[in-house]
This record gives sequence, structure tokens and C-alpha cells, in this order.
Amino acid sequence: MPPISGEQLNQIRDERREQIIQAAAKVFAKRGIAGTKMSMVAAEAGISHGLVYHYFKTKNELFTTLIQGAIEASISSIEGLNRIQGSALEKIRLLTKHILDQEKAPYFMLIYQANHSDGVPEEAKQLLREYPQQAYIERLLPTFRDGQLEGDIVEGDLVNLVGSYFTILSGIMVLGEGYHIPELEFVMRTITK
Amino acid sequence: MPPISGEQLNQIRDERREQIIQAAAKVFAKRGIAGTKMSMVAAEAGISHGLVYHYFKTKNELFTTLIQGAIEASISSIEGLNRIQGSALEKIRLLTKHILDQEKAPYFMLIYQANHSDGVPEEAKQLLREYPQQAYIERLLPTFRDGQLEGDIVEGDLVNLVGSYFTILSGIMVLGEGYHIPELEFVMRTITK
Amino acid sequence: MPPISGEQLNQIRDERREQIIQAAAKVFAKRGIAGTKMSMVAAEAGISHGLVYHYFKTKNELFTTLIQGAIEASISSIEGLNRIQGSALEKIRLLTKHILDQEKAPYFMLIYQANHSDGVPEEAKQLLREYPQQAYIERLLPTFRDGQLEGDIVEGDLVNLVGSYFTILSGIMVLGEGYHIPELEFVMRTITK
Amino acid sequence: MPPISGEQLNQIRDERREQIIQAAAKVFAKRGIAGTKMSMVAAEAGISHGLVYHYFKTKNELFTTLIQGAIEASISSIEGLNRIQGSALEKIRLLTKHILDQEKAPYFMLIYQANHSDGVPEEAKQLLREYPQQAYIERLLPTFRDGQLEGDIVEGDLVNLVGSYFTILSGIMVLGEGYHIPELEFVMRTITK
DNA sequence: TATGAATGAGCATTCATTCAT
DNA sequence: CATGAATGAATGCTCATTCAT
Repeated sequence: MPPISGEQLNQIRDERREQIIQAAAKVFAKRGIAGTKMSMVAAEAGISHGLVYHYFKTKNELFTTLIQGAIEASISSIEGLNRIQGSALEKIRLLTKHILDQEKAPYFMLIYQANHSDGVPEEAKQLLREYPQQAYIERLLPTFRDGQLEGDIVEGDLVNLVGSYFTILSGIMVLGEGYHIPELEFVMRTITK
Repeated sequence: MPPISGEQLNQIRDERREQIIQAAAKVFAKRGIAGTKMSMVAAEAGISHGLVYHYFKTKNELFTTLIQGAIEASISSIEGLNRIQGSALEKIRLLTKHILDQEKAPYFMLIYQANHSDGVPEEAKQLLREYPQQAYIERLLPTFRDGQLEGDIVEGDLVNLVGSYFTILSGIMVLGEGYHIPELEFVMRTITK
Repeated sequence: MPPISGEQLNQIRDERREQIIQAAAKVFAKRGIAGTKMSMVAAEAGISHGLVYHYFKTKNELFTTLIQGAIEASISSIEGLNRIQGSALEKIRLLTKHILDQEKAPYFMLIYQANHSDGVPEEAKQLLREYPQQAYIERLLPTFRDGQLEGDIVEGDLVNLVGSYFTILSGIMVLGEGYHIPELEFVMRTITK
Repeated sequence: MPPISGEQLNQIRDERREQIIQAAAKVFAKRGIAGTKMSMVAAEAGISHGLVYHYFKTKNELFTTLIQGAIEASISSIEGLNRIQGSALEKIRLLTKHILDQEKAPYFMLIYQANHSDGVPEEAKQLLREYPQQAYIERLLPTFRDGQLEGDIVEGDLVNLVGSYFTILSGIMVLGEGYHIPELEFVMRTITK
């Protein structure tokens, strides 16, 4: 005679999990792996530190999960690009605005942290080496090529161009507080004629 | 009357100190404050960890010293700008190249770390809040203004422009390995007509 | 709604805390602050050193807690004096016996250590500068005065007399093992006619 | 062609040695063994810490040397007792005054430290277990017996009496600062009729 | 599922001791 | 004899992780 139905339990579990992930993203993004204590994550999530271990076996697993989420989110964000109406340049401008505007920073931060830390499971590092950079760039290539054909985007090697564009954006997002955030047009000038 | 000439001792001390600073800059830049263990610094410098404490009272003091050096170096780097011959744009291009080319990354990294970490002595944070951003930007303003007057640099608010330019460069340097480093002209497009 | 009743947890916490305090008193009294290693306290308490830090933030905090307890215990010990029946001299004899007989040594030792060590938190030192000496003496004054009026206690300045009496007792307790402990009457002769 | 004669060297050596011993006695007495750092001794003596090791192989050896000196000094102090004119009581009063008056504290402190510390070489501990207590008491016995015969000193077991008397004095000396130092007559009452 | 007591590996820092000069 | 740079063992303290309840 379970007082709570299995379904309710599942719901609780999913909510808790998400709760922890949100909290962890916030803390990891700000402090890095070494600087983040599990107790901070627990406190941020408003639960006991013991409970975090019910959902994530280790700190590294938690971090890896975050990375995975970040990668998926960024990819689906680009995917959405194709569904937009308008010229290639307008699409890119929209994506850029989207990134600069929103609270996307945690995602970029996490990926950055993963690239610069030690304790990161090789598993996560592998994911990163293959994914975001490449995925982003590959998925953006067609749109940039269209932009070149349409005469809006500067000529030159596309991989180089898109790679540089992605680096610039990543850099801005990673720096975060304390730096002057460039306006959309400032960034757009790097790729427009 | 020490059995070793005071000068010899001073030399040893200065060398060791510099040796530790170099090692520490490398490690701190890569791993951040929390991620850097004093044993890593010692190993990188090829000395015992005990000796590090002979020269720097605490990890924080060591880090703060690094920050101070980074700030001084970056400022003097800009100061040199005025001694160069050529148009404003050429000066800026040279500075940009200088930054992108060389191993300036540690300096940008350190300043970034200091802005984003916790254990940073308030002392160091203070230094940072006042210096690099402002100092850099203020010192670059005249040259950018010249560039505008000479018709090479885009119009618009100078503080905004230089701030954005500085952010872009900082971002690139901070990202470091794993990201596609933009070429000089890519970056220059953000400020040229 | 913790799975273990809060009361149970409180009980565990109190027991452990007391356990650590007992162990610490023993070790600190014997070895002094510098001579006491947290591992010794942990071993004496039969727990891991990590757990000690669960209950006391630092070695100094632990020591300060001990001091506080010692002060309170000694004061309440004197307070009890007034509830006793009999002449003033008998009361003092009883107190003296009480001190000499029992395992009061740790309390005197702790207070002594605190007065003679370095790393003692100023907080603890302050407590001591104000308390035991003064408190003891002031609280004993009336009884000694009664003793003088009753013709049992030697004449003379009361503060001087009680202070000396307290010093003698403290000295005996601090010396501890290795010294011949005087008998009650030997000590009593210092104050009786 | 030594610039300094061997005799001069010997003199320097002896002076340095004494200089270190004085400094060490002061520091050890105040801080105990664990609380005393060799650097403190060196600083107190006004020399480099390296030099201390030219004269004393280890910290323990230095401490043991101090103990030896303390023992010898106290014994010779009692020996002098017999050369004094007057009644037994007067002799004892003189000795007591002598102890209470002067800066004998370091000696008592050292012996006390030795009895209560760990790092003390068993060698030193052995010396102590046999010497001061016994030596003092045995050498005082005859005088106390005379005092009893002369009717000035209380009756009773002599070893007990002298032992208690020695304990009282030791305690006073060990407590040191922060305690009310009893006057001569207060102490004398413990042994006089 | 949820909590927090408990453990122990790891890291910052101190300090006795050695040794080149 | 004298100095202080150098080493490393020892110690305070933190924090990831486990587990009884």
C-alpha cells in the first residue's frame, strides 16, 4: 500500500534531478570544477548533500551530465535556424542576437570549464572535442555559404570563418561579468562585407 | 658579514622568485585558483613545495603577485603603442597582432581567473576592478580617436567601441586551446570601416 | 521531515560533542595547545579526525569551548559553597578537599594553558583575564571574611589572602603527576590561625 | 696563519653557546617544547637559525641541555643553604625568599615542561624523575629535621612535609604571570607551628 | 526518497634539519 | 664560525563520498 503512486515518485525524481542540474549548472559555470563543492550544489538546490548522490554518483558524473545537456541545447538551437524565414544573413543575425541576449552563458561556461579542467572524465572531454565546435560549425556552414552566395558575407574559407565567428561568440559569453559586452552589429562586422 | 656575498644571495633570490612566478603563471592560467595546487607550482618550477613558501607566504599571495605583474605588463604593452610610427590603424593592427601572436594568454587568463574565482584576495580583486579594463580602454582611446579622424575606424561611441574590442580580444585569449583562433583581419573588421 | 527523528539526531550530536570535549580536555590539559594534535583528540575520542571538524570548526574553537566549560564549572563549584551548612572554615575546607581530591586538574590545567600559550584565540584569553581569577576570588571573599570574623582565618588583607590561597591550589593542580600532592591540612595551614 | 687565535675561537664558542642557552631558556619556559620554534630561539639570541645547529644538534638536545643546567643550578642553590648561619627556620625562610624573589621561574618552568611534554628525550625525563624532586627533598630533609627539633617546624612525616613544601613552591613558580604571588609568610605558614 | 553523521584522501602550510657557500 | 636557501615530514583543515536511519 504505497502512499505515493509510482508515477508520483517518478515525477518527484525527475523534478529533483532537474532541480539539481539547474543548481549545478549555475554553480559550475561560476566556479569551475575544482571550485565547486557538492555542498554548494546541494545548497543551491535546497536539498541535503546526501541527496545529490542519489541522483548523480559522483561530482564528475554530474558535471558530465551538464556538459551533455549543454551540447544538446546548443545543437538544437542551431537546428532551429533552418526553420526561420529570411536571408542567410538575417538568420545569422538572429542566432547571434539570440546567443548574446540570453542567459546562454552557463552553457558556454560549462563547455569552457570542461576544456580547461583536470578532473573532467575523459568521456566528457571526448564529447567536447567532437561536438560543439564541430557540430556548431558544420551546422552553420550551409547558412554561411548561402550568405556568401547572397553577397552579404565576406569571402574566404568557410570553416575558418565560421570557426572564428564561433570563437568570438564563445569568448564573449565566457568572459561574462566585468567585461563590456559588444553590441550585435559590432560582432556582425566580423563576417559582413 | 655573511659568508656568501649579499649580492649573490640577492641574485639567487631573484632568480628563484622569477622561476616560481613563471611556473605559477603557467599553472594558474591553465587551472584557475582552486584547480592549482601548490605542489603543481613547485613541480613546474622544479623545486620543493616548501621552497615556494619561502618566497610567497600563501597561495593567494602568489596569485596576487601574478595579477600585479599581469596588469603592469599589459599596461606597459599599450604604452609602447605611442612610440610606434604609422597611422592609428596600423598601430592598432600591430597591437592586435602582438596580442594574438604571442604567449600573452597567461596574462589574460590570470585576469580572467581573478575575476571569476572565489578565494581571490580582495586586494587582487580591487586591483582588477580598477585597472585592466579601464586602463586598457583609456589608454587606447586616443589612438582609436585618431583612427576615426583618419577615416579608418568606424564611427560611434569610443568607449563602447574600445570596450568591445578589448572584450573580443580577451575572449579569444581566454578560450585558448580547443578553439579556432581568428586571424588578425577577422578581428580588425570589428573596428574598421 | 528527516527520516531520523530530529530528537535522535540531537542526541547523537550532543553525545558526540561531549565525547570530543572530554577527550580534548584530557589531551589539551596534558600537552598544551601546541602539543595537542587534532589527531590525538580524535584518537582519544575514538573517532576520525574529520568528525572532530564536524563539531568544532578549528582547534582553537575547540580549545575555547573547553575554556568556557572550565570557567563555568569552577564558578558553579564555588557557588555551591553557600548552600553548605557549617562554619566558614568548614566550607573552605570542604572546597579545598573537593578540589584536591577530584579530577579537577583538567580545569586548572586548561586555564593555565590558556594563560601561557600563544595560539589561544584572543576571545579565550579575554574570558580568562576577566573570569577565573577575579570570579573565584570575589566569590570566596565573603566566606573568608566570615572565617576571619569567626576567628578561624588569619587576619590581613582579604584579597591578598584569597588570591594567594587560589594560587597555591592552582599551582598544585597544574603540576600534576610527578609532584608530591600536599594533604588538606598542609594547605589549610596557609589560611588558618 | 689563522687570523684569530684558537683561544679566541673558544671564547666566541662559549659565549655563543651561553647566548643560545639563555635565549632558549626564556623561550622554552614561556612556550613549552612544542610551542617553541628553533627560529624563535635564534631570533631571541640574535643569530641565524642555522647557527643554532652548530651548537646543538637538535631541538631536543638543546632542551635537554637546559634541563641539565636547571637541575644543577637548583641543587647548588640548596647546597648553599648549609653555609648560612642561623636557625633551621631562618635558613628555610631564606631559601624560600630566594626562590620567590628571583627570576628562578625559568628553571621551574623547564622542569615542569619536561615533565609534561612528549618530545622530551627519555634521557631528560630520566634525569628529572630522579633528580630535582628527590635531590631537593633529600637535601632539605636535614634542615627541616633541625627545624622540628628546634620546635619551629610542624611535626609529622618529613618526606611528606618537604615534598609538599617543594610542590607548593614549584606550583607558584610555574604559574607565573597572571596569578597572585603569595607572600613569604603565607607560604611559611604551611610548615611552621 | 531524504538526511546528516562519519570517514579518509588530499591539499595548504609550518618547521626541524641539512648543506652549499 | 655563520648564513640562509632548500627539503620534506608532519599537521590543520576541507570536501567527496558512504551509509545507517
